[in-house]
Amino acid sequence: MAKIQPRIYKGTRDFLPEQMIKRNYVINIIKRVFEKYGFEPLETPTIELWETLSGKYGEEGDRLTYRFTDRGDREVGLRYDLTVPMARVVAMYPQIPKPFKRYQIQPVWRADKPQKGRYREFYQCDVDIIGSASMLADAEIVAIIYETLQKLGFSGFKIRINNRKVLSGLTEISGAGIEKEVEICRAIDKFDKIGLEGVQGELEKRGIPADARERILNYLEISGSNQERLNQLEKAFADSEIGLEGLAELRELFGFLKEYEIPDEFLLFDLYLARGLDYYTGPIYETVVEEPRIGSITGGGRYDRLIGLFSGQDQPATGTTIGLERIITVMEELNMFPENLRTSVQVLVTVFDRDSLPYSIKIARTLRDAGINTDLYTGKSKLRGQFGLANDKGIPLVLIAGPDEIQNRLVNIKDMRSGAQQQVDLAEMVNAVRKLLAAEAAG
RNA sequence: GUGGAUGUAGCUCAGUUGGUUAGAGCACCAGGUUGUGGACCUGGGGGUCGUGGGUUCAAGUCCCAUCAUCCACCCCA
Repeated sequence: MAKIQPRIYKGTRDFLPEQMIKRNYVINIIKRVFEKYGFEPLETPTIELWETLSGKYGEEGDRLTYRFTDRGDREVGLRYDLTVPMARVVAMYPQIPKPFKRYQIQPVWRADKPQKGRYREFYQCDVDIIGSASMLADAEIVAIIYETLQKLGFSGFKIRINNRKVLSGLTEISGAGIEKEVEICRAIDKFDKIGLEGVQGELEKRGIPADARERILNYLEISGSNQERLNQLEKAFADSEIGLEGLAELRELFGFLKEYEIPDEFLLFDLYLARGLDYYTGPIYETVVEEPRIGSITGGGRYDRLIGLFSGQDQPATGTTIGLERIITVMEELNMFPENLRTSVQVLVTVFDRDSLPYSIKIARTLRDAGINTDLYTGKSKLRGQFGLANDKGIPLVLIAGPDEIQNRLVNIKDMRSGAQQQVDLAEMVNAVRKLLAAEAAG
């Protein structure tokens, strides 16, 4: 048989056990927070009909969506995010009680060129509230972002918050024409990278007239605390109904966030935040970490008209994506994972020889019945090799039972970290192992 | 999709103006240690120098093409 070169499709990855353990660690923390806030799980198919996906993400999004025809010539695609499939679900099952709080952790696919922290297949963790127009729903989302990142051990991050209506207001009073809003947003969004002068240049390139440019830049330059900037914009937006509406929403949102007692230093009203997706209609949010510079680790906002595309009837909705891949990248770079996260195996039961095998099986069964993650050695190496395996995998405890122990109903427990070894009665084994594991976890 | 850089052992890399048989560290395997890992010592396996073509007496080294990877832009998690 001809050997096939083992290769992997660009932008995709295998997750070996050591990585999976880290990923599960992160996912479990995220899930716990989501459920603590009253969100319930949802999953949707990998493949959707093309009509479900197309036109929801803007022109660029369409281009980056994997698309093909099945054997019956039906146009289908791989999901590009979790929000649109969820909107389809909500429209299909109107009986779901509202407000509907769902979370969803699944891979999505983008036909993008891979880069650092950017893949063609990657996981997203979404939380959304459907059926509430209240800013309280948005506050819940921001609060969940804050708590999730805290629980994961992040300390240096900022949740940037803006409102699409404020950007509409900005466009309106600039006099550039409301149809230029997307162009203006794109230009503004680049501020972080290119600075105010760069934004000026971008606006010019995108055909925004000089007087409109000047007005936009004027407002962008407004400085001060979150409150002060909201106040100043309120005056400037006197002639823009939509702009004022957006500011009022932000005021209410920040008011709620005060009740959640999220420290001010984590929240930033940021006029420069625009976000690319077309479907946002109200508050929008995004989280950035100070280092390493990797782009945003969460992103979301309110999208009150998306569900209407499927049901014919608009349904207020808001939510965020927590970017699992980037979070893991950052946590790895900042060494934020606990030390003893290399394996889920807690004990390796060695096998001395063929005659001692029944005794080893008995030991393993006893430990497993006690709920301890136990590997029983099934290979052909001598003790030396078995210890090597435990060492390579980072298994904390190794149990040894040879002829001497068997005769006296004893077992040897070796703590691989300290190198210390103790001999205990078989009846005491589970307790002794638990004790050592607890000490391990604490240390 | 556009622009730039880089490809030598499983990994990180060295390799002189082109000149014998391409090296190191780590990792791996075996032994020292027939009841015990990590440290140490000894030995060992492993490379069509990304691939294809060209120049040359001679190419890891120079040229062309191609593929792959990385970086930036675009967009985004």
